[in-house]
Amino acid sequence: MERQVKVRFAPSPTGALHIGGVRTALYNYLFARQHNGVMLLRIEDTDSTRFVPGAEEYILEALDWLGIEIDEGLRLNRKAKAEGRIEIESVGENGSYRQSERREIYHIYVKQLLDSGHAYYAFDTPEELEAKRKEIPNFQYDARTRMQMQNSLTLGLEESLRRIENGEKYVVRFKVDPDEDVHVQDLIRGEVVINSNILDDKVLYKSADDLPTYHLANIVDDHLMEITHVIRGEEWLPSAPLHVLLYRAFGWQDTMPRFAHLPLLLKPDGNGKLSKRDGDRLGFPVFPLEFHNQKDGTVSSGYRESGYFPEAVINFLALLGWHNTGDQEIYSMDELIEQFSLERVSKAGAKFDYEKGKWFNHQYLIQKSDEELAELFMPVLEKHLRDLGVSRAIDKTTVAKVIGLVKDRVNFVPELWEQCNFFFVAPTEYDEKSLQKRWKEDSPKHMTELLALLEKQEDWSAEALDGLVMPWINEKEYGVGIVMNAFRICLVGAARGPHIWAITDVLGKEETLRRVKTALQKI
RNA sequence: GGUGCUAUCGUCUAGUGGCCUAGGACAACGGCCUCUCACGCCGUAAACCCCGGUUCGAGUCCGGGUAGCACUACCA
Repeated sequence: MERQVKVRFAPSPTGALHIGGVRTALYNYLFARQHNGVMLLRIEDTDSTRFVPGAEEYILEALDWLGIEIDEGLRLNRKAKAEGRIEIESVGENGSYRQSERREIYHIYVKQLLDSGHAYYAFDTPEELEAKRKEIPNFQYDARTRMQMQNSLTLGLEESLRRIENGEKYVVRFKVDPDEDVHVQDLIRGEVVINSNILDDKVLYKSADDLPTYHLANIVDDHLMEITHVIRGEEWLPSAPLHVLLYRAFGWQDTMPRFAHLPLLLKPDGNGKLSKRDGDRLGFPVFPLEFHNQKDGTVSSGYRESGYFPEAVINFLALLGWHNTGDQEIYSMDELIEQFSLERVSKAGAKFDYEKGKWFNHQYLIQKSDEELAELFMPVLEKHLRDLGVSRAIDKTTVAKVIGLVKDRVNFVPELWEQCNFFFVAPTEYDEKSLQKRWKEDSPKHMTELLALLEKQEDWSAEALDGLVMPWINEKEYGVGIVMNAFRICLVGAARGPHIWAITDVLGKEETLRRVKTALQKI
């Protein structure tokens, strides 16, 4: 029987959600939606020492911002969200979706493995193992070495249980049989074969914190939660054979999920996996949202705070490792859901190209209406004006109009300020380079004459002004470029900006004349 | 060191034996447009890791090198 597709995203709450993790979540989501399946979110907090407060909320909020919806497990409560609160809810029939709250379940399965002889107790302390690794190069806890260690295989079950009774700390290790080729079928890479000799007897459970390790918890939960496809990063490929062995030891091979190991996101320069540090070093975010780490006090920048649109981040990330046939680059979430396929995920790692990310954002920005952008830009604009001590009510229609004139020059909403500040604030100084190049000896004379001409002008429309000024320039033979550029410097403070009549239109007669007068005095 | 994965312009990639004198996009550079700066448009430069084999024919299939990456924890 064909089971309903069910995938999971299972992050650890050890800090902000890395952009690579976001892509993993995205691919899982696209796959689930395409197959009318279920997207589950589970928190893998089996390492109590690495827990970071707030990380769970962060992960859920980030996915919510990006439009990656969760069907089962942990997610943001919509009603609370609408009211501006962050509240986590748990949806589904599989008990808790936090592994730290599933201890009793893991106990049952650890015992099952112990009873069936697939696992054993081990008492070697971390220090002893550390010493062993120093002493013997390439030491590995496996079939070759386990009979020389402190465990229930060498000590006997009775003695082992006695030690446990006495409160001695122990772990449970998986007993890997040697000399066997383990086959893993990967949806992206095909068949991968690894000999069990290179696998070690992985720790499945640690009594110190009464928690399983990733490997055990992961397999048990995926089985219990009826996961059909495990889509995760390539760093898990080497341990996939171990997972196959675990499914087999439990007798679950018939419902074992299909695996797909995603290529890694690499550093933009040099080599290696993209890391948190690269963001700081190269000056771009590696996290979706800004994160204030309560544990170490660090603050990491986020895509949202940098002015990115969630759909741009999604589009950018989707194409980092996946590409359809053909040349299409702009994809909506719906298009991605329709066209995504694991078969077309590339096998090689992708270097993270931040410049291209900016371009994606630009594409989405110019697609948005001026009104929509004005809505987003208003707070930015108001803050800048406040900082400059300007307390003037700004008309949103004007803002939208101005944005329409300059939006194709920017990648991000906050950048609009540099492109349009002169519409709202008169220049207080004049760009030296522009002055050198465009402010000629005759410019004061030209501006004085232009001022007189404009003062008499009633109709302030672009057409009227053009019809007035151009013939005058031509008649006097001043040269269009010379007059217009000087005029522009008066209004803008530099040789840049949209068409001059678009500027005078927004400024209005009074402000235009005032700026020319000011320039005449100051330059 | 061991094991595994991977390999097309600087980067993301298209390419599934003849459509490839290898296509698109970002970035770079040049030109056009123009009152400026941008946008836009047009163009330039830029790649099949190496060596063998299979084949009439290989970027595409096979083998071997090489390089890069990942893993090698009582982390995930």
